[in-house]
This record gives sequence, structure tokens and C-alpha cells, in this order.
Amino acid sequence: MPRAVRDRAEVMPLLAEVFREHGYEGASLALIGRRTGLGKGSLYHFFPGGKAEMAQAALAHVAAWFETEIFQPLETEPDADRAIARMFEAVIAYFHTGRRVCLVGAFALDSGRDLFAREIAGYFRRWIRTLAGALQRSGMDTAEAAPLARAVVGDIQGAIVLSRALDDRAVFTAAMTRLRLACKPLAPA
Amino acid sequence: MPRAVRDRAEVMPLLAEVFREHGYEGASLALIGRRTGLGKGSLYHFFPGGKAEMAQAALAHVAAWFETEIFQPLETEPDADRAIARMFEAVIAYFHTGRRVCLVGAFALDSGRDLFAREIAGYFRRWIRTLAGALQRSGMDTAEAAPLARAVVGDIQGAIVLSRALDDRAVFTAAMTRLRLACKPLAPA
DNA sequence: GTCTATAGAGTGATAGAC
DNA sequence: GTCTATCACTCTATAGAC
Repeated sequence: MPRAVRDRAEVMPLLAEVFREHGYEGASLALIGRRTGLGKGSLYHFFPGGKAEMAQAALAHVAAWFETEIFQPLETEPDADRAIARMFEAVIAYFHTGRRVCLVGAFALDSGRDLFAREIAGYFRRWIRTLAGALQRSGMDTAEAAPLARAVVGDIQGAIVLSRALDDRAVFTAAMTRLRLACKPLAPA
Repeated sequence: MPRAVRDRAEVMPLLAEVFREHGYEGASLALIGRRTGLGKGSLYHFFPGGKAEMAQAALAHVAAWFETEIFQPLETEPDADRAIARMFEAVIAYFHTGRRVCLVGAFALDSGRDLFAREIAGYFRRWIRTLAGALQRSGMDTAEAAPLARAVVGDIQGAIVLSRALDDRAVFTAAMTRLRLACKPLAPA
């Protein structure tokens, strides 16, 4: 007998977290079932494509969060400096000061890269493009904004790797402070 | 009949490569056996501790390479600027211009982190310490050298993630050029 | 009845350990 | 090669809402 009716959307954050913590190969269906509280029947009902579809959905869920919380604010917020400042706040909160891995970055290193190359590239490209746009609107040269955006997005990934490797949140916060400064070189009087 | 007698050292590069490409969970014994050309019997003869010992040995193999090719030159080369320049050359070559993943960084994100936390942290700490030392010897302030070294080592990891994610070697080379400049801010007249 | 969400026994294949 | 455990996955059987 079915206990509580749940829908796919409700399970997505839990699903994303399992893949984040264990990687694509490491996330077994048994583990996924345990963590989501769903039996195999429900899992395959929601994701007929099996594990690959679950990972795809997890990636899409993460991408959707960044789309509304990071990318669109970078594009639409009239005050570009403020938008960039908020991006850093959101990033620090989202990655739990470096303790939480970036699912997309982890998949980029993992064997998951081959399966989800398109989604992975799209996520980073969109981040770089929207950040570069905001940097330009804040007064930076076009020729300068794009490389800086690429550097910042890459360096955030590096900060996650290093702060996890050293098990030291200060490594992450120090990196964010540095990158924040790099994004407004003209600001201080 | 045993064909060619091999020793453990001979298979280490192959072993490291398998873990690099597939992660800890993704590297199955069947795959390891295929890639190393070793049967399960030989594998367990060389690594009685099983897969965990194989991964440990792969990590140690990588660490040993960096020790002689990167860390010790950073410490002993009289010309510190030259040592740093050589570090970047070696890094670019080792990571195949960003196409090859850093085994230690990948394990830091992976579930392998829990098993090999000590080795992972040691590798990065040593890299940061030796680079900071070289930066100081090249004339940089003590207070400046350590944070810069941490940033550079982290950013290299980020460059690997991003260049793999975008499947674009130029992302890696651009990052290396930027970091190289950051390491000699006083140089040009 | 149909549709959706559930549980879980059971499939063959393959995992890692020895 | 042999072992057991576990893998991803299939399938049947449920329950309730409409």
C-alpha cells in the first residue's frame, strides 16, 4: 500500500545530494532508494530511464537553481556590482563554505563527463557568459570581462577542490574574498 | 604459464591512469585487469589489500612523481624564478594541457576522499608549502607568498575542472599564463 | 475502469575478495 | 577460477483518486 504520495520535484534535492556525495558510479540504486525513501518501483516510475535519467534530472535541478538564483540576477539586476556581490554570497551559501561539492564540477572530472558533457558545458558556459555581462555593465572592458569571468568560475571550482582536500573552510572563504576583489578593481577610492 | 615477469612498479602508471579516468568507484577490477594486463591473481599478489590498496598505491605513485619533478626542484633550485617557471611547464605537460585529470583532486571530490584524506591533504599541503618557499626566495613577502601559493595550487585544480567541462584546452593554457604572471608581479621593468 | 504512486521479489550480470 | 554480495533493472501486485 502506498503511504505518502510524493512527486518527482520533491525528491530532486535529495537525489542531487546523493550524486554530489558519491559521484555517478558511487551512487547505487540501493543508496538512492534509502536516501530518498523511495522504493525501486517509485524510482523507476519517476525516472523510466533509470540511473542515467536520475543523474540527468539531478544535473537539471542544479542548473535550474543556478539559473534563477545566480544567472538571471546577473543578467537582470540593474546594479551590476550588487548582482556580482550577491552571486558570491549565494555561492558561499550554496557550497556550504566549500564543504559541499559542485555536482557539475564533480561530474566533469568523473566518468559522468562522457554521459553528460552537453549539460556540464552548458552550465559553465552560461555562468561565464552572464558573469562577463555583469562585469561589463559594471564598467569593465569587454576584452577584460570575458577572461576574468572564465577565471573566476574556474577558480571557484578550484577553491571547492582545495578546501575539501585540506578540509579547511578558510581556504574557500579566502578564495572568495580574493575573487570578489578581482571583480571590482576600480572600486575603492 | 606466466608470460613476462612484471613487478609492481611497472604497472603503477597504468593503475594510476585507470583511477584517473574512472574514479575510485568506476575503476572495476575487471577494467584494472584489462588495462594493466594483469589477472586477478597477480593483482591480489601485488596488492593484498585489494582495490583500496591499489588506489593508495596509485596516489603514492603520483605523489612520488610530483615530489621529484615539482616539489624538490621548487625547494632546491637556486634560481627560484626558474624553478617556478619549470613548475608551470611540468604541470602543463603532466596534465596534458588540461585533458588529463589530477588524480588527487578527483579523489578529493569523489567518495575516495574519506578513504584517502590524509594522502590528499598531504599532497596539496606540500605543493603549497614548497611553492610558497620558492615565491619567498624570489623576493616576495612572507605574508604574501603563502596565500598566493594556496591560490595558485587551487586555481590549477579549477583550470583542470573547467577545461575538461568545456572540453577546451585553451581554457587551461590561458589559466596557466595568468597564474605564471601572478607569480612574478615585480619582474618586468 | 484508468491513472498515478507505491512496494518489493526476482532477473542476469558483474562487483570485489580470495 | 570461485565465492557471495550487490549491481542496475524488470515485473507483478498493490492502493487510492478520478
